[in-house]
Amino acid sequence: MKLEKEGREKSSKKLEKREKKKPKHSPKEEQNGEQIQSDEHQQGSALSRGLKCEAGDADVNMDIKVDPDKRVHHDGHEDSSSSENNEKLLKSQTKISKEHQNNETKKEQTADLHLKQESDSEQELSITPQTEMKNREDEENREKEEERDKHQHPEEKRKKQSSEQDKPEKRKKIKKEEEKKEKDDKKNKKRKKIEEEKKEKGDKKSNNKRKKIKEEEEKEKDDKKSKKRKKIDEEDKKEKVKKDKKDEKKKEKGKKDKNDEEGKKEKGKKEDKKEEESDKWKWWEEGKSCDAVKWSSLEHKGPYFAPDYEPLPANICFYYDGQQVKLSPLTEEIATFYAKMLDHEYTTKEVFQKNFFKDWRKEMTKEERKLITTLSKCDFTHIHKYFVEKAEEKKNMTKEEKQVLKDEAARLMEEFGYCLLDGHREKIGNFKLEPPGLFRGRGEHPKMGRLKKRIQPEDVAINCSKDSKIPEPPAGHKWKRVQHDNTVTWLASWLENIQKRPKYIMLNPSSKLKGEKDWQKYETARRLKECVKSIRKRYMQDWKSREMKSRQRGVAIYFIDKLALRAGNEKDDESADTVGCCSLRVEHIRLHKHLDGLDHVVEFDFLGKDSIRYYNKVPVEKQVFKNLKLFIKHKDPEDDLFDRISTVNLNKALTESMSGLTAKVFRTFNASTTLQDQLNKLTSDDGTVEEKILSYNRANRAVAILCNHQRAAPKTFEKSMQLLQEKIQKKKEQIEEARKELKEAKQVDKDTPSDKSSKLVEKKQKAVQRLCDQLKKLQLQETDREENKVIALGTSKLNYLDPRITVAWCKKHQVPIEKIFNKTHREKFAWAIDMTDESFQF
DNA sequence: CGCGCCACTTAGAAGCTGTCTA
DNA sequence: TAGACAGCTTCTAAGTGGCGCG
Repeated sequence: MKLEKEGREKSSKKLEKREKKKPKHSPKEEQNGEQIQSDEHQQGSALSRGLKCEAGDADVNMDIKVDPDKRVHHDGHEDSSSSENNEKLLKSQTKISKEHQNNETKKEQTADLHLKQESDSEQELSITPQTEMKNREDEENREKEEERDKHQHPEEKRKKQSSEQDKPEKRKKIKKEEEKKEKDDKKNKKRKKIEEEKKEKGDKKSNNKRKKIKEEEEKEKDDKKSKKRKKIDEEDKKEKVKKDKKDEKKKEKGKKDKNDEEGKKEKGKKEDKKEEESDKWKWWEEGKSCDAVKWSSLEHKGPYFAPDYEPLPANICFYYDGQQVKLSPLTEEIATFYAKMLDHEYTTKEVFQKNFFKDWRKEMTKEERKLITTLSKCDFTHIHKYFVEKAEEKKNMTKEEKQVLKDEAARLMEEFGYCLLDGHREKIGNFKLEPPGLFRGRGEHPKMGRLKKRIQPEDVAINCSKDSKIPEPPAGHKWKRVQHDNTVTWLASWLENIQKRPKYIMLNPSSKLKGEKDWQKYETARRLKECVKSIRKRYMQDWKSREMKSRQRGVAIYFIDKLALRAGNEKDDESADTVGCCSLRVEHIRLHKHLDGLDHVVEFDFLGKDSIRYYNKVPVEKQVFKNLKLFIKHKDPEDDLFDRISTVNLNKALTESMSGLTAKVFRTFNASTTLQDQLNKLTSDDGTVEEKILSYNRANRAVAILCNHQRAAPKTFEKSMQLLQEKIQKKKEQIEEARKELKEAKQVDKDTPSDKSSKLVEKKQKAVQRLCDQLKKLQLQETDREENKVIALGTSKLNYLDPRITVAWCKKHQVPIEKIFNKTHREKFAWAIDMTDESFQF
């Protein structure tokens, strides 16, 4: 009763916000709602690519979209290949749900206890079951731990070692002590900061903190620095020598014959690789550096500015109302942005047109503004045609011309693409500033079509070390500011004019700075693996809490854990209406007591990040179902489902359960766990490399489905699929033929046995075998491609799957790593490739 | 506590390129 | 030998989450 009342008295602030949102959003929300609903009726509520999906795509989507626990098909229709696949998925993923269920019984027992203790503070409650669990798990985990320790991040190791030396009973105390210490440290730091800030009023606040840290660091590192400088000099020399060597090699290569080249290319590549490897900085072999200080020296050339606008040739004109109009350069430039996009769907959207026209008019001269008042009277087609022709020309360039462009790009890369960080040459991720253009938001973005202005040096802040060569701004210009903040990783930043968000120039994922962080991320996920049981137990207890907030949090964490939903931060109205877990609204779920033979099914339907539609039907525990019913009681469709919680307090609760734990860790954890489980399950030792790769892709796909990573079906999908099928048919016919020939040869051999005839039989047999192998390969390719139609494997591979799982798998099953990781992957995951042996388990 | 700012990660689309095939 | 296409790279939007402040 009390809960219901609470439910009705929804926290006013969130509601107020929504109320404010309502008028602005209502037309759009209605639109979305309508579309989704009609989709459902017509297509059996297919998972479509947001609202972009065409009706024809729906079937396939339906088959692929499966609930990670017990994936339900929306209309019972499935094709054989994917159903088989889904079964496999299902099996693997029931593991998670089994754990949930196991806990369910335990939960019942502990729930009573929980309620009895309700008068106690929430904190204490949370600690008791947790430590209990820990005790039980300790024994089991210890062995695993030892094994895993080999692979651990030094930082993590350190943390662990300190906590592990103690007996479980003492943990609580020590934990508290640690917390105290941490708090004290923080307090002290804060005090110092405040004092310093008072001293140096003129300076910016954050800079003080950073300066302080830097100064301390610098003192410590004085010795190191001088060494480093020497090192840098040495390395520079080395680099030069190596570059020269490489150039020579390239020249040599060029001289040789084609055939010769083919053979030597491989060798050359290998040599290059070796060289690069020895070149590369194995930062992971060094100890972990300080968390707050990201570098001690940083030098770079600054960003590369977009080339100036080249006015259109005199014969290419813009027409207004049938009249030829010569535009001023800026107006013309903006017109070309629109003209270039003319055959894109964007330009048909009203919002896009409106935003574009408004911003365009702002930049026009007075006369232009007076003349050009209606977009529909503007004729960009001549300009459009010009660019199409230009693109065609570019395509038809000779090899030499193309080479010139390539060389130029390489030169740019060489000049601007690298920085010197702590004496090591590191690749920059995005050294080119974003050129001006029209903003292309994702989904129904209210700002689509707005003008993204050209970035001027005066907009750009530079970050580098004090004693480094400070990058030169373009002639006649100044930087917005130059700072020397070594607590951040960016080299340059500017404020983008549409959303007013900062943008940065940062390092490439292959760099130490990014790599170390990545490694740490996976270590955190592995730590979660250790305590996920107790966390699950805890949130299950929360489902029965007397406090609405705890119940909501319990259910939310359950969704995040089970469905790998994103946290769902609050968003402003000035972006597309997308949600994550905490921002789910009542309208995004539907409750079915029974559905397709299952009990307590929750139907999710919402737009997530990048306006990608999440559609899923999930059977949930009875208690969750009851809670959801409670949460939606007396609420409007556009009210928040979880009105009592936010990502901030959800994450706070998670961090209390495990240091460093936030909602997003669950995605990494669940993704990597799924991959590991699936690989263990799907890989057979006696398969061919191709079959193993298919298994890997299947495992990868299971993860992509879990994380809802989608892509638009390739435009030429149907066609290329048909082609492949024809090929398979042909191969089958060839096999038939070869078999006939084999039979004949056998007959001949039988009738008139001879050396020659028996050899012929052997030969024919081999031919049949070869063709069969080829057929198998093609068929594997077919399945793989079909299953990948709307699923994007790349995102999970790059961001969620601990690369060490893959490396270990490759080593164990003798699959060359190049078959799974392309060059970019190998560069990004160099640390994992180098350090992992085949015994690694996530 | 809630807000705004900031820094960093994650994401799909677009663009590009090298390879295969007719 | 062009042209189709798949896979890779580049681009930049859109998330997450920490921190400081009032």
